[in-house]
Amino acid sequence: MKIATWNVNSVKARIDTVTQWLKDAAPDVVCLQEIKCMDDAFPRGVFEDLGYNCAVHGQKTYNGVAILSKRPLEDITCGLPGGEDDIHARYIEAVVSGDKGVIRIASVYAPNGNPLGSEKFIYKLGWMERLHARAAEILTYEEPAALMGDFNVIPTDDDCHDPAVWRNDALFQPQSQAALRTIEHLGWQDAFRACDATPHRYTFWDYQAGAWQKDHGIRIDFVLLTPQATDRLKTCSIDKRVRAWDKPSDHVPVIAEIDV
DNA sequence: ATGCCGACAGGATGTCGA
Repeated sequence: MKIATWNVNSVKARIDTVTQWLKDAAPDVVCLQEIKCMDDAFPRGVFEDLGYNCAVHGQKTYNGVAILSKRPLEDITCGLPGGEDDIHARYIEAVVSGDKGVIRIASVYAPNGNPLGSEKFIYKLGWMERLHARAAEILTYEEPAALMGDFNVIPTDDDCHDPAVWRNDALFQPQSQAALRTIEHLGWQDAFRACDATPHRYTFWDYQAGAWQKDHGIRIDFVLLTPQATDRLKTCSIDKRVRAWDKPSDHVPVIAEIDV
C-alpha cells in the first residue's frame, strides 16, 4: 500500500496540482494538510471521480486536514483528544483495510508556533504534548499505524540548509525538537530516515527569496510508523519534483510503501 | 533589521504561514 502526506496550502487553490499528482503518483492513501476550507467546500467530487473516499476535518481560512483513500475509511475521528477548547482543525484519524491487514492513519498539522515567547508557541508545545499522548495510546494497539503530516519541527541541523537562519524560529527550538523526539522515542519511526540517511533532504521551500532555486529548504513533513508498520516498510521518498510544477504548494509530498 | 511570496477574506489591506 502506497501512503502519502502533503501540505497542499489550500486544496481549492491547488486542485489542479493535486489532481495531477494523484494521477501521476497513484497513492492508495493521502493525508492532506492546510486544506483551508470547511467540510462542505471540500472538492470531494473531484477526488471521488479519481476513486478516492474522503474523510474531512475542515476549517474556514486556516488549517484543515483530510484523508483520501481508495479503500473504505473506517472509525473516522476528527480532532486531537484532550482539546475541548481547541477550535483548530489539525488532526483526523481513520482505519484503512489493506490486502493483508488494516493500517491506522492520521493526518497531522502541528502548529507553527511563531513568534517565540507568544501564546502561539505555548499552544504549539501543548498541542505536541496532546499528540504525544495520542501517539502513546495508538502504540498500545500493537498494530500497523502511521502518523503523517506537517509536524512543523526541524529535527536536526542536517534538516535545514543553515541552522543559523532558524535559530530563533519556533520550528528549530530545543523544546520543539524534544517534543518530536519524545514521540519517536515511544517507538515511532521516521520512515524517511529509516530509508535514507542523506543530510539536507527537504520537504518545504519558502516561496520567498528564491529558496527553491537555492535549495534552501527544511524537512518538516514526516511519516512516523509504529513498529508493526516499520516492519512492513518497503520504501519512503520525498517527491520534490512537485515543487517545480506550476502553482506549487510550498510543501511537497512524502510517500511510503507499506506491505499491508 | 526587514522584506521577499502566496492564500484568504472581502472589497483595502491585515493576518497567517515557516
